[in-house]
Amino acid sequence: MNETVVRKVPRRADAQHNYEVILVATRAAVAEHGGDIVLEDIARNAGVGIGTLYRHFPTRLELLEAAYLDEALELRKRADDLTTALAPLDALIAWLRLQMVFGAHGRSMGAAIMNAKHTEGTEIQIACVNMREAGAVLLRRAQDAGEVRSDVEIVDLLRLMHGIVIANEQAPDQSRVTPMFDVVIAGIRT
Amino acid sequence: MNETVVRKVPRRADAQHNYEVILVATRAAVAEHGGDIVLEDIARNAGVGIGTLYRHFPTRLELLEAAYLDEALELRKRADDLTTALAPLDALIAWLRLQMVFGAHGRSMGAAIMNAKHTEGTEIQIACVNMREAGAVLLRRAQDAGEVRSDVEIVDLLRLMHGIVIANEQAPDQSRVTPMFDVVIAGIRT
DNA sequence: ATACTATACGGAGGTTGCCTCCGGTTGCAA
DNA sequence: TTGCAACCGGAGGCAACCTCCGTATAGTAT
Repeated sequence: MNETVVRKVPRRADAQHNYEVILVATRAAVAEHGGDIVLEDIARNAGVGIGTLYRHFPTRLELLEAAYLDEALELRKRADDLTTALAPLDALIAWLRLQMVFGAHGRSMGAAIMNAKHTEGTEIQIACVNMREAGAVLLRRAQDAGEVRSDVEIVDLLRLMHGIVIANEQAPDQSRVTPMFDVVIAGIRT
Repeated sequence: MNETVVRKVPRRADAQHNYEVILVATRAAVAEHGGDIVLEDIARNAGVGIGTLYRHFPTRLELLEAAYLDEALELRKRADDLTTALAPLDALIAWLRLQMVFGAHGRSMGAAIMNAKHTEGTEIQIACVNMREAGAVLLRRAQDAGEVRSDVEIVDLLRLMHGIVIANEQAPDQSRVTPMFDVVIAGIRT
């Protein structure tokens, strides 16, 4: 994981290990049950006490944030890659579709976290800002190419993707996701 | 309220009264705290026991559904009114905007319920179907006038409105709602 | 090796909200 | 007035959350 980060007081080996084990268990739980995970189950699956879980992640949100850090990093990287791989509009579209895929996979909690504003300076907050920034570059590129309306902002698009995911979440039928996505894409073109 | 409906076995007077009082308390609570209401609080505010609440509304969902019945009826009526009052595209746009207003007011639970599929034959289910139907008429009218793409369905639009509302829900800044709405509208035009 | 201590562990238990169940109450028809 | 079906209310069992503190141990200093 990406917890090789420098810390003022380095963690003890056992603490570091537990931290990672908890994260693994969390990701597994989220992939299976979505955002409404039971913290005690996660602790048990990770083989640690509930107290240990709460010490590392005082808040449910902090736990989920940590679990999604990788996704934020990944999405940022994908944006960078797409910038050089595809034409402006195609790159933007591809990245937005990725946002939906990642969001849907994490049962929308991911999307919710990606769009949320976090306490300044957090690792995840920085990762999210970077991700948004990379997306903004894609957007601006398409706008400069004259293919996307200039009054659209990156947050609009992220929230729309997020909205599509959660609006379709409890629907057994996912077949309308693509049409909805197409509507949004058509709506941002010049 | 609209509980003057015929019942095979008419309710006793006290039961009918409690039913209505509970609904009033529920609407107040939802307007204030959104979907995450505390059922015991509602019962207390309504001046009834928790058991009484559960007898009338065995499920949290059923309670919320009942509380939103009025909105569904209202939205259906508005659709009918708009059909005769405005030009096809304008009418559709106005109605979609209403969907957002209603949804945002009810803290998005409303939108969630409106879009949800319910157990067949429920009063709210019928009301929702009627509302969707009325919206579909507006949409078809705009499509027949050649102003809206023919591959768009009414559920797409309802879900997109719903998505916009909840995606912006926790954002302190609601200023991006209109731009997002505009993107969608631009996206459905021919 | 040994001792020392800051760091970390774990789970018992208090709290809150959900929901069920049933003894007691009451509207209403006869 | 009486009888009873319909209804009321809240005690209590359960599930999940979160805190607190006595115990254990990794890492360091000697």
